[in-house]
Amino acid sequence: MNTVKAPAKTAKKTTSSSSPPIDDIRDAVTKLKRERIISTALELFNQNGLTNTTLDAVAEQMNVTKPFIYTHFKSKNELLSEICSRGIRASLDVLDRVVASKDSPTVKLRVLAHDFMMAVIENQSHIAIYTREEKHLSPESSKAIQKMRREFDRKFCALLEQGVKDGEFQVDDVKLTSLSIGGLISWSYVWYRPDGRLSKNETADHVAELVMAMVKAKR
Amino acid sequence: MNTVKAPAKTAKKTTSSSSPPIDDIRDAVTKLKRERIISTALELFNQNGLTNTTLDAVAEQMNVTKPFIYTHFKSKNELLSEICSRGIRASLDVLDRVVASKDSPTVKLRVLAHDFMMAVIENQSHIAIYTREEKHLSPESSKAIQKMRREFDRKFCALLEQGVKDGEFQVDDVKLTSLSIGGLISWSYVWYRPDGRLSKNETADHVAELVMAMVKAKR
DNA sequence: CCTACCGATCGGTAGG
DNA sequence: CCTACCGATCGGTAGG
Repeated sequence: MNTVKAPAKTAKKTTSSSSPPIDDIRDAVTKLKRERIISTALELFNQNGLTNTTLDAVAEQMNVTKPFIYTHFKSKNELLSEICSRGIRASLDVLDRVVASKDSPTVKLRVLAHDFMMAVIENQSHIAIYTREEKHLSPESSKAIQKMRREFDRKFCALLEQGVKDGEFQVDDVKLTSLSIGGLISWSYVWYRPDGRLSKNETADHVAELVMAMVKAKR
Repeated sequence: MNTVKAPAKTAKKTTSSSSPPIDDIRDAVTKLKRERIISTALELFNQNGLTNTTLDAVAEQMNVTKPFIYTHFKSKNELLSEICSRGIRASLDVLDRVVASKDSPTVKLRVLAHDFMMAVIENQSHIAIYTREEKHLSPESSKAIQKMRREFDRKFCALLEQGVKDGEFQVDDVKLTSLSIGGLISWSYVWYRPDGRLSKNETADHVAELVMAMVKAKR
């Protein structure tokens, strides 16, 4: 009955610039499966810790078996790596967007503090897992993520420097202040509760206000 | 040759209020051994992570064998528990000392921020291990430590409340501010380097200054 | 996409 | 305080 025969499994790369619909579907399905695995692992790693979570448990939660996971990830480690890098990537994306804007340092910092806080809240599990399981990452993943973190720090420091230069901020030690602000926000993965007293936005607003006070921003 | 015979091993508890010197020595030796085990485990757990550290490795580092450790701790878990609670205990002790003083809220907060920061630096490995390995604690240890943390939060909030009430601080949301300050300082275990640019004291002074700005303390 | 399995690791203990 | 060992767990794979 099938008039459209699926291409051989090895023919993954299409040579034409526009893929036929059948490949779109296949890719979408593959991606969907990958995402399901990631979100299930995210939940269990966060709840019970990496080493207390077996891949059998992840599979069971999805009503599949372990080898299914191995068709999409080559190791437990690769799964961990994907989860961790997404958390850091989200924060770095926020910073890049802010830095690219044409606003004053004061506005940039307020937006950054707010949106970075939102990113941590949205990626609470990713950040928790990365913080706890960094020692379990492969050296390569660990280094790649460290690199993103250093990039974050560098760009963040530059933003503070600019604010000081423009006379908008008053800061004793830019490096220490940037680490402190970063820590204040990062640590929120520990205490923020989605069902808590304050909404995400209210929390982010308050936090942004605290950050502005830390750099003694002009009103 | 020995005229003083050591008492039987089961006679650990002395009935008189003053122990004979022989027991002092025995206790001191036992304690010394325990401390050596703890500090070795602290170093290795911190360096490689809990599950990447075997008790055989801890023993090897001390030039003993694994059963030696089991004469002083009944499980790997108890060792972890001891390490984690010490880290939190140190912070709570600082807070209790500050709260007991007769100073104004402003002075109390400055001293607290400084000394809490010092405590985190001095117990950097303990805090790192606790943060990473909390899921590996037994439910009882975990609860006992959580209790200390809640006590810390409660007392810290009370201090901020007092400062607001006395008109020394200006704070939008006491709870969120206390969590933010706590996080800023706790997170420093991630970035502080003992051989870095700033000494412990300089770092603690700067951090205290940032904290005072967060509550808009009067000069 | 599953059944069935291997093989290494390691916390903990027996017995001395 | 050691030698020697058990026994459970679990990441990963063969083969279909």
